Amino acid sequence: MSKAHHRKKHPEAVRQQLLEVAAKLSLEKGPASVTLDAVSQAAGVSKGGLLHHFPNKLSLLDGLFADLTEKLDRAIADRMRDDPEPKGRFTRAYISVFFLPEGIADGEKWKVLTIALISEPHLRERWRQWVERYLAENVGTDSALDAMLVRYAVDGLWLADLLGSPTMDAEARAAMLDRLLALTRS
Amino acid sequence: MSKAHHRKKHPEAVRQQLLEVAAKLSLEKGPASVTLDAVSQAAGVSKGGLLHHFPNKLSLLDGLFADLTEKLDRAIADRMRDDPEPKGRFTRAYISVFFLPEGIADGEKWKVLTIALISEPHLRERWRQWVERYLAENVGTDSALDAMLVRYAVDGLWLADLLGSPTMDAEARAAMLDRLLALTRS
DNA sequence: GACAAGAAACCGTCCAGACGGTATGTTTTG
DNA sequence: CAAAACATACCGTCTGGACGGTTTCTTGTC
Repeated sequence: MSKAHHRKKHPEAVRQQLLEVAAKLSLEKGPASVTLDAVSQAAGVSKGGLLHHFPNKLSLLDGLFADLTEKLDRAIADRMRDDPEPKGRFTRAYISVFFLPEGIADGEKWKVLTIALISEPHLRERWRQWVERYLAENVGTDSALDAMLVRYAVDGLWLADLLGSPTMDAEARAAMLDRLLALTRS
Repeated sequence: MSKAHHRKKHPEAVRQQLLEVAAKLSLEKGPASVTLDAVSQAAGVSKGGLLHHFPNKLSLLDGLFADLTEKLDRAIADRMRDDPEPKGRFTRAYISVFFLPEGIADGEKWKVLTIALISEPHLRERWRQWVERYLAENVGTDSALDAMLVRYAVDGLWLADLLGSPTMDAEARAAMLDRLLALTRS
């Protein structure tokens, strides 16, 4: 009988740990490596323990999705609150969160969302709804053609970074940032 | 004993069929559903037959990657040949191939490339090299800030389409196309 | 504050099916 | 007939998940 059985119980911490491990695994070794065995072991919990928090694998992925989008919502809301100019406000927050390396704590983890999103057809619908909500909330201030273009470009940058495509140097990134921000006001 | 064993042999056709089925499966049911059993069965070939053409699973994915990028190369080369203006030529070909629905035959299949790319860490390196080569070949004509921005935006559009995010209507798409093309000349 | 008692948080084992791959046959083609 | 193009049978491993047990936490009662 292992010691783990007798340790102090911190259900919330364990749950969080499981999600973080799942994210890390997916990012580093591909989504196929996210197995119940691998996740539970890397999190220092038995498989039974994992299945206690998430009754099946899908609910683990759902939990990951919910966890990430929740933090994402907060990060975007923070940026929008500090932006006095209405026009393009959401788009600038979008840039700030996704393009800047320090835009969000542990940016690496967000890549996982994309990976999981693309791999799991089931999660695509959730993502669609998430995007739709933001678009609807900010129609008027952020529905200009150039605003859309900027957000798509940020997505593209994001994807390039995710795939490890040759990235820009710091100077080019700074210039790109200026250009993107300028386009949100045009 | 099945009929398939006795049919006329068209190795090249079977090979192509296997690749197409693998692509279709990955797109429709996620990359996890691309198994040797599923692919061979859907292609009307036994697993042994599949393994004759592709000695292991990785080589099947490699074959898919090679097949897709090859067609991609041709499509881009075609577009570039018909474009008289040097500046931004590659970027316009890029737009034409990836943004226009009729840009490439069976555009659906290209989504698979992205999915496989993201799912299989092994293929990311190949993709990196592919991108790097094109960037190096077209440095000078397509390395302007706005050209990069346009290509990233196209990638973003591509990703949105892949994820099934709410898409633009025909009118907005046309306006977006004009804007993108204009930016390649600025 | 003691204490029973149920709920919550785990653990370890087992299993059926799926998966990638091998080994060996059979048929067709050149 | 040799080699290519298939098919069939089978194996070891991994995976998701079910299950029953054990320990800790919480809550109500006195």
